[in-house]
Amino acid sequence: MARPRAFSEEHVLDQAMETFWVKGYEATSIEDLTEATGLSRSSLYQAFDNKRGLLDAALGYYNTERVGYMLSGLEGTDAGLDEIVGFFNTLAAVAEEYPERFALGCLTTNTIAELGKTDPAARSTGDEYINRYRRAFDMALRNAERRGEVTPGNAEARSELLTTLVLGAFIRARGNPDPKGQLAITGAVTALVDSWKTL
Amino acid sequence: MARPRAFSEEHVLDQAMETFWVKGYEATSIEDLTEATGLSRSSLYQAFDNKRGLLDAALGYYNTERVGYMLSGLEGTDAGLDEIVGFFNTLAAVAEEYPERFALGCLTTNTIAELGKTDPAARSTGDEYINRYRRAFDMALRNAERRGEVTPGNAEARSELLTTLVLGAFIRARGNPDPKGQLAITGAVTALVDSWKTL
DNA sequence: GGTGTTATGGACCTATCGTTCCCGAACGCC
DNA sequence: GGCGTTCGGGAACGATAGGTCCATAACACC
Repeated sequence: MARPRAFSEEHVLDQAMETFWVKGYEATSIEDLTEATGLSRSSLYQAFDNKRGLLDAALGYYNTERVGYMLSGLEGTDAGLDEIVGFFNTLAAVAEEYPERFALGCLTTNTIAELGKTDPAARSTGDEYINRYRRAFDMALRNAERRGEVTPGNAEARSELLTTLVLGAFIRARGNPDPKGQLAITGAVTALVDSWKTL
Repeated sequence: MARPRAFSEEHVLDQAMETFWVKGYEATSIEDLTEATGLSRSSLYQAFDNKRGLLDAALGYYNTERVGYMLSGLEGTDAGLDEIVGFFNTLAAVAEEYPERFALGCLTTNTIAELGKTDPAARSTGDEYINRYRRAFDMALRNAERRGEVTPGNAEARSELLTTLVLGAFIRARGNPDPKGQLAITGAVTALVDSWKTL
């Protein structure tokens, strides 16, 4: 029994996400956000408390929409080596076909770098993000072990390595998509995963 | 024939570097910098033009002093597999012994993440930094090839992979040094480099 | 249609931002 | 010791930052 919101929360989160993604947190002003979302300051503050709250919401949206999409294959319960290689192939394909988007890097990775040292909550979000990759790679590697596709016993170290590679790739992409570089990384990962295979 | 500077430029750069390293560029105010360096605003502006100029100088100092130190082994003209593994061992050792320092990550990596998309000059600095790793790894791998320690022909892809790992490790360290994680990465790299060795 | 509740727009607040300026102090040089 | 030049401290600048407030509008419910 009240006046309903005139805006789509999804649209607002999408635009706020995009703004933070391009400029970073500190460099983004409230005015940037009102312009991007079309909302007034009061609506923004009513809905998200403050700038930091909007970042949190945007990060949540990013993790659900964007990361969920990128990881849809790798996070399948039956994922294996193909899905691992497939993920890096997707990365290379994005670098090739959407360089402008790829040049944004990863919003969560950027946020870890910018706020990870001074903002514990941001760091926690980052940890969850990193664990998500670690878990997905680990699960896929254990599936591959179980199926005898891979020499067993190294899943943990290998998933650490793959996770670290993903983060590094996002840093390399930031502001300089360099499709050839990403292709080289993907090639190296493919060779790496091949070297894990049982003969 | 003029009044000489009363401050040590090295000291100023060291303190400015530290401040940018902890807080990031945008979150660092001029007051933070005057407090950290002990200089007044006017001295700071006279010496470095503006905040951005001071960042550039601090990045240069960082690359000379810090990165130079970390890479002193790997950049030796005769470096090989040992120096590659040694570099990652050093990383793990720092994580273990100086977690607070390791938790800062890497100033240049942080700057790429924060400014890489919006500040072309910062991105160039980042590119040079990344190329420095790539070149060092590549040189070491080619030395190893030449000595027959390693199966030849993959130096480029392998140095891309190692470089990307370093950047990823710095992101993982930021705000959360996690020595065990860094040890796992180092272990995985050791196994990886072993797998490159000729039988 | 009145009532209670929330949404919205925009003016407004204070604090702080990066930067400039001025003036006295401190030195090298003749 | 006076001159030329740079340094350095601090006040001051306009701009903009994040955030608040209030009056009005728009709905749901009875």
